[in-house]
Amino acid sequence: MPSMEQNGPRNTTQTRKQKPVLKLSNQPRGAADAISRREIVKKQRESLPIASVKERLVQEVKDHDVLIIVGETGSGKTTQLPQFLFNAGFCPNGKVIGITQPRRVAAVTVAKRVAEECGAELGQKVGYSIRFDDKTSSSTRIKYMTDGLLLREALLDPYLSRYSVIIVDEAHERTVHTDVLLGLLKNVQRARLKSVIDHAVVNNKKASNGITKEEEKGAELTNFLKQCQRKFPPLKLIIMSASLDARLFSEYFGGARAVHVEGRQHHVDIFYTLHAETDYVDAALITIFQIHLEEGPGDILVFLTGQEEIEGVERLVQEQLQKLPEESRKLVTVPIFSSLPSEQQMRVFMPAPAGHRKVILATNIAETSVTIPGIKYVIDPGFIKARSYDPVKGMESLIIIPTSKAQALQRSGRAGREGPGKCFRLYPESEFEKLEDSTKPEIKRCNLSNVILQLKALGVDDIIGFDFLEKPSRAAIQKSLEELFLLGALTDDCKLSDPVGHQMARLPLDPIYSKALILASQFNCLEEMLIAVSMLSVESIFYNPREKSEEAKTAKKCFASPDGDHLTLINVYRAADELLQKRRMELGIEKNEKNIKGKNEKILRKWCRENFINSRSLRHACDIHSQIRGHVEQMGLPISSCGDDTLQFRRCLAASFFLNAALKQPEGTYRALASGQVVQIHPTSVLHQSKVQCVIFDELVQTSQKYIRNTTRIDYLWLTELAPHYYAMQG
DNA sequence: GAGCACTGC
Repeated sequence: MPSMEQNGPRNTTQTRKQKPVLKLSNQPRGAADAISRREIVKKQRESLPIASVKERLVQEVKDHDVLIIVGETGSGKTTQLPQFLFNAGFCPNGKVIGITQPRRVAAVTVAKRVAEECGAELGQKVGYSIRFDDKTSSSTRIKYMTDGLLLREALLDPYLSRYSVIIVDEAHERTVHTDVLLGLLKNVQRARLKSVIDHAVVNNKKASNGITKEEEKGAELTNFLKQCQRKFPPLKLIIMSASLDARLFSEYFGGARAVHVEGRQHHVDIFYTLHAETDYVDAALITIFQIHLEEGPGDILVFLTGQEEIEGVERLVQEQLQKLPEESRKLVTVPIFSSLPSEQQMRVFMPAPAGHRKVILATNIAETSVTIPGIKYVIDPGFIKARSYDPVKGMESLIIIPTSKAQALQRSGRAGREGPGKCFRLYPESEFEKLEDSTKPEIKRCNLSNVILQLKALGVDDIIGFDFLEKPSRAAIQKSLEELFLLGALTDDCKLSDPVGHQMARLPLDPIYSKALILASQFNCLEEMLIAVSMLSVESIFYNPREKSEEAKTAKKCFASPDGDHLTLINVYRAADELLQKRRMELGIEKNEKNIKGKNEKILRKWCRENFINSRSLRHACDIHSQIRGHVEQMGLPISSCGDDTLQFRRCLAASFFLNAALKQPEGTYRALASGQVVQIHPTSVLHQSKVQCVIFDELVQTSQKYIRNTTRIDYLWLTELAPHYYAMQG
């Protein structure tokens, strides 16, 4: 979100001296701005579509324990409803209204906005809580958070007793977390209601044993019920969705009441092609130039499937541009996808040079995660790259599939945020009708090991019988149960094992990484394993731009370990750590902590740039590292290092990743031992073409081929020695 | 010698 500051003049050479002067001269105007801003905020709030149905909505929540709200974009439901409920007294006795979001940025930005609207400091009445960043206090009553975080909270407080209301926002996105949360909340609601009734029955019995008169008994019961409800009120549940189909949610909650709140979007004209296109990249290119040459001003947003496609289109646009007359060349291309370094991602927010039109070439990052201002035209070829999971092969694949209707609507909506817009769908209207209504929920296309471990830890023993909004396939559930059993997290009768299963559930990691950590304390290499799993838990650490591919390769060689990628990643982490340690020594003790942090951040970013390392990923890995280290310390696992004896570390990898082992075959390919598939070591691995006999790998992904990624050399014999329960069984 | 959308604990 561009702040007001950014609109002001920018002067990078500004000296320290100048700053206070600027600040002083701004102060009187700043105060006036604050007042007028408050007025503007108030007016904006009152003009939101949801404002006109405030009383009705509050009444609906009072009348129903579950309410489905279908609110179109721009209705104001996310920011306003929690405030309505707070003002209507839904936070008795310090209880909290919790609002979950699938994404971190959304939780943060909405909380900031609502705090401003309330005239409260962030973290007081209104706050947010996301992983690594908690801005709440004991006085927080409206709390925005990620859905994953609420799931974690449920592990510590199964009744979610702090909350009087929970609002699940963006439920139509159907992330794994949202789906699991809905099932959990349904149970919590039932359990809380039951606890109130149980208390009442017990009390009633007590009362009957006494000699009190019937009326007194009645009065006592009512009184007790009131007390119970004050201590433990029933949980109000609100599901908010942007999808037009509320039926699924309503039916899931036993025919729950659904209401519709109007949105406010500008009109977007939709155009289709007459015939199906054979090459959507080519069609997109033609459409870009049609808009550029024939339509009025306004930026263009093109949805493509991946980095390669984006880079390809970017080159083609540049080529075509050269063929145009000078005056028509005022077009700039800006790519955006998740693995792009943040500085380059920021380019989408910068306005095009005067008189120029901006073409943003984006993945579905621009569908929900990033909102780009100034878009008037959307080009939607109708495809998306999606992850799918084959439970039988235990393999993920990335495939290009058509979007759903809901996604197509979401994409076209991006053209109507600031004014009327146009959306060009590069397929015939008849094709639109054939699209699925909504995207297949993630829970039906992912590995369930983590979900199952969580549910087990929450006391749900019968996973197949769990009341999922939409049930994953039995095969997928069985596969993950089997994996958890083989990792030692489950007992023979499918209960969480003690202590291993409980420890694994406590760690916010993939189960296999958690297992590796637990074993590492026995192999005396927990320090190394903490770094390895932190680095494996983030997006690619190495950044490899096409135009500097050779340089990037050379840079990576400095960190490469002949033993494999895990040790290579550890080398990167330690090199960065040493850099910061050295800095700390140089600086000594400086008064201003914040200052040091900022400087270190800058130095680290520079180092990352020089070494072709994605600084965002590295930062993320550091955060995970310190969080996990804390958990591990609390569990009392001894943290020690194997030093230069990497044999211990590799043996530990073999003991924990034994399900992911691959053996070299005569013709040079590898055979994954668990599934028998023929695979290859990914070209980005340091062991690519190294001809080692046996490796363990982090993941098996099918793209153009079946690849194993992040591999480490092990001795084949270690498998039968360290995982006899699996390899002896296999014969 | 390939290329990987996006979230999240």
